[in-house]
Amino acid sequence: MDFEPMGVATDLVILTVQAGSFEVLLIRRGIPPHKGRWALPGGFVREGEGLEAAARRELAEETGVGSERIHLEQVATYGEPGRDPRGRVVSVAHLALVPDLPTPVAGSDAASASWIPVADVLVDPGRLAFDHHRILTDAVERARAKLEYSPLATAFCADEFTVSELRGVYEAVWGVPLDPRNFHRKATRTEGFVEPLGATTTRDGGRPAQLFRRGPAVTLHPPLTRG
Amino acid sequence: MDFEPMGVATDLVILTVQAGSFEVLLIRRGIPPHKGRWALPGGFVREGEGLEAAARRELAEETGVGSERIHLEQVATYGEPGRDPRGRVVSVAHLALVPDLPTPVAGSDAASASWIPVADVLVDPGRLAFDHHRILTDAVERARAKLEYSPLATAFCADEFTVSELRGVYEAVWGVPLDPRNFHRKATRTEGFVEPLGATTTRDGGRPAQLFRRGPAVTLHPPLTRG
DNA sequence: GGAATAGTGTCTCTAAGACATTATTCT
DNA sequence: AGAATAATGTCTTAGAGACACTATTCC
Repeated sequence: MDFEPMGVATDLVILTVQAGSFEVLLIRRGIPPHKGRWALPGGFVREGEGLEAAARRELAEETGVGSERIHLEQVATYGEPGRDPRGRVVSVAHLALVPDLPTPVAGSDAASASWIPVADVLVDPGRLAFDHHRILTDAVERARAKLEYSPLATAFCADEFTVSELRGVYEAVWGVPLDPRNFHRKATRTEGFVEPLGATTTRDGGRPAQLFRRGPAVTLHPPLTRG
Repeated sequence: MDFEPMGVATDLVILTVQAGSFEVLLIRRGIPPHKGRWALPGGFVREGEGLEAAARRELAEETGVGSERIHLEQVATYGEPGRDPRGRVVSVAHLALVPDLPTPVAGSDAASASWIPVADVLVDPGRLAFDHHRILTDAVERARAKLEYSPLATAFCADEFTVSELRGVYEAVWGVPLDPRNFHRKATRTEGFVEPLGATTTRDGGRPAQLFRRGPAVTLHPPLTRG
């Protein structure tokens, strides 16, 4: 066997929705290269460690949350020669969707982490180190597309949520307002999307809202549509 | 920098539709490991070579066709420790969609290549070497899904094609019969999917059929639906 | 004419989108 | 009472699916 040895890393696009804002977790790099610039959290895959395992390890380190219940999926792999000045490094990008975390972000090693509005980062291609702007762009598009035909929006919600909280996720991620009446019909009548719990809450003010949890569906039939 | 060096390879899922049959290009391995078993074509990424460039190189080697006009996209990356007995190898899987090739498959180095019906391979998880059955499953599902919302089915057709040839692609890939009348309406009335050329052909027998070429659309609105 | 394939038209029903109205809480 | 939010209902229209019919070739 005759191959060129390369470094294999994972980078994480960790997304959340907080108070109606669609945000991504970025770190300010504490070491070269690109020291002091914003970047996606990530790191090298270790010996004997699988790709998803590496991503989950990084995710737990960054969010301080046991990542078992967090949605994590692979997005794509970036491996242009020259993308990392340290040498030939191939990075497997992952997308993580987390609910509004009760815990603030734990300070990770030699770097400070912050939630930044996705829209602010997307409009400024020079803001992120490496090819991370491209990775973020691809991951965000994946997330936006998946909200249409999968029940993935619930991954941004707590275990129990109301229809308007769910709608708020769609509005934040897609950046468009949705009709509350039509959305309610879609969400509650699409087979397996959400399941009523019987209980209600008034945490959003006004008339008490029914609480739901995510249903068993893997895909939504028919899908929701973006503006 | 402190990383575990790994081999980075690409594996190719090359799909075509020939005479109504949905087929994948497999090679019989001429060297260990898994010598003599069926596998996806692939190889290591070279120094200074990008991931897509490596995939295009392999594609050209296997199909004997200049791959510029062939649809190629990344599917996912597979990197479980132990997936390759030779050592730690991470493989970036790609999906290629090729028209019914005039050229038969050129014999590649120390291995014989054949077009095999996808359905035959999918039902037999033990048929392929390494984790290639999993890779094939994922790639085929990607292809099937993309036919719904993208004009990708045209990648299986020649430059000029008829509506029934296009329908044949859908039927072969999805494995379901489609109503010719409804399909014709959908294909010709979906903005940017296909463009009429004015010419006709009788190569399929019966009344002459209009010839089309692929249109400029990137996504189909509204999408086609599987059974 | 008969077989084969291409293409158009019609009907029904589902569901999206626009929008009105009623219900239940809090201040 | 008034504000705020939740939930249900109605109307119109686009489009999918089922299916009948006409058109143009080859034999």
